[in-house]
Amino acid sequence: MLARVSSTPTFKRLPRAIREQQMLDAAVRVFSRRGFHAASMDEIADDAGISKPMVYAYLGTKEELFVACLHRETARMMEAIAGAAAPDLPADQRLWRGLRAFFGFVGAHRDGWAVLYRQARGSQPFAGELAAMRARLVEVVAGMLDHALRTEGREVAATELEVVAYALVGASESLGDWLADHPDADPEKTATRMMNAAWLGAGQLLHGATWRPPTD
Amino acid sequence: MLARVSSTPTFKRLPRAIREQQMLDAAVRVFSRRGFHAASMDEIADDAGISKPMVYAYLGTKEELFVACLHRETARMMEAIAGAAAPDLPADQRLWRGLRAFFGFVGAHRDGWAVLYRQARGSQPFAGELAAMRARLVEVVAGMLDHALRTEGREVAATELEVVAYALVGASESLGDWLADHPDADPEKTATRMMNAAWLGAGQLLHGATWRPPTD
DNA sequence: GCGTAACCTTACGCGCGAGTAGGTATGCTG
DNA sequence: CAGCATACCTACTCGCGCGTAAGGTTACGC
Repeated sequence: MLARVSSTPTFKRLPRAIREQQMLDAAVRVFSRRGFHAASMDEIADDAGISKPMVYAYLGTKEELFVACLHRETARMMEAIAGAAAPDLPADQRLWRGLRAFFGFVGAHRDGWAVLYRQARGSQPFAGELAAMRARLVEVVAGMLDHALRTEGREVAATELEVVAYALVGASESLGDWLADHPDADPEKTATRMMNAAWLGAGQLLHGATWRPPTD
Repeated sequence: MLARVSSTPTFKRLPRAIREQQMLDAAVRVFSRRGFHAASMDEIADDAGISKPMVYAYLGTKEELFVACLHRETARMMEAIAGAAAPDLPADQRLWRGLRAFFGFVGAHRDGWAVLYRQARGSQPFAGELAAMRARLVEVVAGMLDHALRTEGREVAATELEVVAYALVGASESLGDWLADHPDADPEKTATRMMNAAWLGAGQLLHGATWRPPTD
């Protein structure tokens, strides 16, 4: 029989939509700092300021909850990037804005990123989700490169393009990961650095320069 | 009172050193296909063809076992790379050989790589180990770049170098990860592609070319 | 003001898997 | 061939954490 005279407004009954978001927020926090398996539903519920059965009622089992987190964070990130890199801009502008949006997102949602990038990787059930997102990104980047090439009259095999795109995306992810661990680092600056390496490297490649392995 | 008339030679009593290696082999396999938490000590013991208490006796608790795997695989990989990229070679040679060794290692030890790269990332206790390895790699690469620069009379801030090195390592890791999932892909070819992107991009940077963000 | 639906709780069942107790067989040393 | 160490086993304990059953309370329509 607790005296519920607490003044915190977070105590009232809240509609489902809001509670779900709170739960997802809490889940992302807990998953990111504990990892999927080490995270307990009790802790998530506690962190969300609600009891466990509510979590089950609204968002289902632990796996389903994690997938829900993945989806939300993925959607947010893709939206941020897609919104920044408008298709009608010139290639370098698109790349630059995309990178800036990406690093901005990671800087602002460090734990969301940790869930996406670090946790989802290991376990089969979720790796697919992540891979799908990455595939979309790679596709976009490859398309961007391809477009840039065609307007200059050059053409490169699709596989080749894809690998370059993959390397770019991978490098960005790694740098994003680094950013997530360095709270004092500046997302904008990181984006600039990445852009430098990417654009210059890609530019060379696109203009037909190659490095040949020695015949040792 | 089983009739142990089996003819399999894997049934004899074996010295500790050998059993430990078998256990580590099994552990790497199981960890890589299940993930750390989903892997059970029973399955590892079973896969190693021995009973659980032996695993505990020789390699300790589950965490200790995982760390042992990490150490072995890390050591093998660093050894492969260091052995290939002799310090007295010219910079592009070192980079090329290092990359080739790296992708060769990943191609040949796909599940070892999966343990290192995918599992260790998420959970705090192990992330440190991984980070340490990556830090060594980054340091080496940064040193390589720095050396290349100095012999050409140029000089770049350490932070700047480190970020470039980090991007290179990250891109390689991502491509390695891609390689691990594509058994039909050729490590050598992947290494060549990575080298192209890396060397051309780095080359540009090192010669002072930069891309400047527009003032939008 | 009363039913009914949405919100929310406490308190449990129960399986799975880490880690251990205690004992057996085999080889090596004197 | 005693004695001791090393290799090896079966069979348990026990806690943790997912998921649920069963019930209480606030709001809202009528």
